[in-house]
Amino acid sequence: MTETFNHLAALNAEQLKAVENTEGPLLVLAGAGTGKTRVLIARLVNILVQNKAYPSQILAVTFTNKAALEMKERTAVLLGRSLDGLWLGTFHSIGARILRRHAEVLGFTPNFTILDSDDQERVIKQLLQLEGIDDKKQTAKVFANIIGGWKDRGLIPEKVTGDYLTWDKSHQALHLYKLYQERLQLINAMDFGDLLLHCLTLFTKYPDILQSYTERFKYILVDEYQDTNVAQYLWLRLLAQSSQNICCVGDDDQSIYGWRGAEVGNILRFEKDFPGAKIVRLEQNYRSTPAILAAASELISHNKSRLGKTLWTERDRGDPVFIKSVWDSLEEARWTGGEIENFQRKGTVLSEMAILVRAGFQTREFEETFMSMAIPYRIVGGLRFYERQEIRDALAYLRLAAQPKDDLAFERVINMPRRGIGKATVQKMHLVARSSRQSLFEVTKSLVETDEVRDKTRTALRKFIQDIERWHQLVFTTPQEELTKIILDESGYTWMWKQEKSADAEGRLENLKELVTAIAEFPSLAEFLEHVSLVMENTSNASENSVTLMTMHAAKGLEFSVVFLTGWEEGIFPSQRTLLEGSDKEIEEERRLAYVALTRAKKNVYVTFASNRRVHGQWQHNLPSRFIKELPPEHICFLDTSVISHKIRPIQAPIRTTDAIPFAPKGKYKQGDRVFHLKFGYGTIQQVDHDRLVIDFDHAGVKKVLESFIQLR
DNA sequence: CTATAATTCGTTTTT
DNA sequence: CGAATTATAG
Repeated sequence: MTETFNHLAALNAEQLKAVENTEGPLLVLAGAGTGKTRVLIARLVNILVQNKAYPSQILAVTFTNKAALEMKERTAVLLGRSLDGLWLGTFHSIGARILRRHAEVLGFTPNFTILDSDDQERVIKQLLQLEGIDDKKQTAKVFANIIGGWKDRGLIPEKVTGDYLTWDKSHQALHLYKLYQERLQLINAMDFGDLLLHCLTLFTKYPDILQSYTERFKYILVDEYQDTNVAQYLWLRLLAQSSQNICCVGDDDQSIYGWRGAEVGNILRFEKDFPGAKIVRLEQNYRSTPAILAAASELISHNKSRLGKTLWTERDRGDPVFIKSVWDSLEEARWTGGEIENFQRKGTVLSEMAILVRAGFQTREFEETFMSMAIPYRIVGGLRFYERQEIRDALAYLRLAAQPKDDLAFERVINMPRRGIGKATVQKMHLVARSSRQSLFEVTKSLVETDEVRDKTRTALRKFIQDIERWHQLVFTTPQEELTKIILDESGYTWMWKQEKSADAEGRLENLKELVTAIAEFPSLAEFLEHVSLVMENTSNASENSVTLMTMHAAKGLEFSVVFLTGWEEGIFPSQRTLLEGSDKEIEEERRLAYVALTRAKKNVYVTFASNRRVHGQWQHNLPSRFIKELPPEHICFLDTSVISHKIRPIQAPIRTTDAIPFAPKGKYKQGDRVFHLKFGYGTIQQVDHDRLVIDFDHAGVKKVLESFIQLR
């Protein structure tokens, strides 16, 4: 075998072991920055070039679409031949793929709808009303979480027993779970949890179906194994039971999604679950300086439940981890901003710097401060594209056109835009729908033939029904992007946003246009809908030159030259909730989060803590985080202002509009100019009208402002 | 049915 | 403090 592929080139001894041990169960413990993805891809390529399996005989699962995409692309480049037939995707997308093939067996049709958490809650809310449960404390969200938790553990309602029913509302929750599942089946829908849970049911109830998959998949690869929940673990175990060629890559120290059902236990127990398993440890780190690694290692060593690794690197020592104490969150933001400017002056680009926070609300202070300091930033996280109201509404219309029986979609848009159909009418329709076991659409259709509703409502309903029927006809005859335009237009949805003069209305219309563009790229409406419910990502803010602001969770898997870790205070990080109700287990997860955060940095880490911070509008005094005390003294350096003040710029008074910005000569602006505004940040000029400018701000949307408040960039 | 006032309640969120 | 429900008046 002299065929040379460069997939094995430049791998270290341990990485090579992980790649070449193709037979039997293998756990690759890959510390942060040890080339985990590289190994996974090399392994995949290796199996293929050695002709151990066809692409179609390999199953590779990831947690995110991003990871799946990266793997697909990099593998294709290395391999230089077709990956057709390879099953590479997220747990959920592969689950959906399997379930669509066998939907009938489980009492669904192959075109079942995939519900997101929003739809899920809506269904539960309806059930709560139906059951007459009106407990202020036990909201639909709470029940959704409980049910979701059971699903994460691979528990169908029948299996929820004993230990899970100790809590006083648990029987009520179980009852709801049953109703919920019945309801979902009735409307031919599955939630994210079901995509795995129903697979488990399918595999255990129909061994022949399972067998078809176990025979097919000779090799299984799993990324981020520390994040698998019980259902995913059971799913993998079933699929791997005959071949035993399962390779799981993960890092127990980076398990930070326990609250979402992930079980660190899965990775800790691997050897027991898969007898004869080999374990390979990747410990050479290619990302961070020794000082950062030492800090991270020492911190994580305070955790009891871990397999243990010792990260090392060949890089030079580097700076210690700097720790800065500040008076309050405002000073924290200003100081951080100042340091960012210092780094920028020394040549570090903004895109190589990040601020990682524990919770989303902490970014606000930074946003405001950075705007006034004219530091460009971008926020990662927040609303995803398909989570925006206008997108969800538009999708509901499309779902309705594809499947008029989609009750959730029906209800979502029946009064959007306003058609004069209110709660009472919808309630009435629900009542009939339940007793006659019909969909809302069908019920409404017959309802408009009676005198049950007022004339005005009846006319509105009739129009709505006719619209849906007409769109439904068009689904198979009209290109989907055409259809989308027609629907958005005829339903009055676009019109509705055009009427609205709020600041974000224009942005919403933009998003709708983007949706139409996206739809055009799919072969059919159905395929688009599948994609959107499982895959659709944030509209990627192109990696322009700006500082990144995000949660530590969102930072997993990323790296930056300089990382600012802010808000390291008891009650913030670790969070109040963890401190109050958490046991050691939860504190350990927070500590792993700290570990993840520290190991994002290549060169420098700055940890800050504020003595005072406003939480829920109330000023709160906080103590430094315990995690600061857990860092090794020899690798940290306290930036006490009295000692190194000569290095740090004094904190500036807030810049006032009038004295900070030199007034620009009138009429120097034209359309397309990049400008900066104190309050709204960066933007592009759209229109010029004497001294008034219409500017599309990167973060604040379209605003009309006076020329004199603007700076040219 | 809809627009406004009052109130509640606050982590993290790969799908 | 501020968003996001929910109660109330129009």
